[in-house]
Amino acid sequence: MISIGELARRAQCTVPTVRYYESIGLLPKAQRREGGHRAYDRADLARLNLIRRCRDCDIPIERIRELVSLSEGQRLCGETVAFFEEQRRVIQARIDALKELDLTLSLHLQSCRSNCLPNGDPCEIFDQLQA
Amino acid sequence: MISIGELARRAQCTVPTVRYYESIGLLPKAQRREGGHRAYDRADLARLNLIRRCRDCDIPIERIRELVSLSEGQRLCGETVAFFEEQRRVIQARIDALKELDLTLSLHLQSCRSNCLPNGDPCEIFDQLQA
DNA sequence: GTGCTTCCTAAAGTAGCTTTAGGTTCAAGC
DNA sequence: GCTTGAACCTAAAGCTACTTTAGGAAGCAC
Repeated sequence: MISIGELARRAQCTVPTVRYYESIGLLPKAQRREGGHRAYDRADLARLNLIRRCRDCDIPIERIRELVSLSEGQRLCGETVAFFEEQRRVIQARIDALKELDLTLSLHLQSCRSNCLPNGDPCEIFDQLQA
Repeated sequence: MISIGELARRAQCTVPTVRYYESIGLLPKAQRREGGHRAYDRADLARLNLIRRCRDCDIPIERIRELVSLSEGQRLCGETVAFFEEQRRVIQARIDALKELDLTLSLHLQSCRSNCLPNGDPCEIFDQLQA
């Protein structure tokens, strides 16, 4: 059995985050030592690892709840693969949106480079943004 | 002078969002009609447009505060361009992170495709995620 | 004057944590 | 046995950028 600090260290997250997951029921209620400190075993670490890996992939908590029950059920490939493929689509959509934003910003910058004059001339980026 | 609904429609945001911006001081306190309804002019629309364009580019509100004061000051190209270039760096970093996540997910999916057996075999994705 | 839409305020809810405040437990060193 | 410092505890508030809810009031068409 390991402490909450050790658990957090191994799963690469903070102690308050572990307590938070317990409070929302994403982790089961931890066992306690005599003094009241939480104590964890290998299974707890495995589950927290699963959660953190998913959060690193920006999978929302409610989705992870579904995944955790998948992982504790029959672990069917079909459902699991569908889950991750859906998540990839979400990420891809986000990448596309960000690329568009980047393009927009680069166009604004171009308008300054091509239209603004060197010395203290009011920058034209704003004229585009306020229209 | 136009109503808050009309303003929101033109700037492509919701009415509560406009009131929210006023409440945090990003928009100045609106003028009022006799009955108490807010009334806006062209300058208000320009400012809201500036704010929304930036939010569409995911620039945080506190950064937009700086930008608004830039836009109301001398509008120096140097400062303005630096502002937007910094923002592009932030967006680029986010794109890079998402691409890495996508790669991670695709590797997990590969492990299923290459290791899992067809019929009801427990999916191996979880073994990776829980390690 | 009777609806219907738009508007008003204030407060609470959202995600996913982090931070704060005020206290208890544990382990090491003397 | 005692002290000290780190790690732990709880509950509540704070964070971003809004959205939602509740309970009314104003404005406009018919």
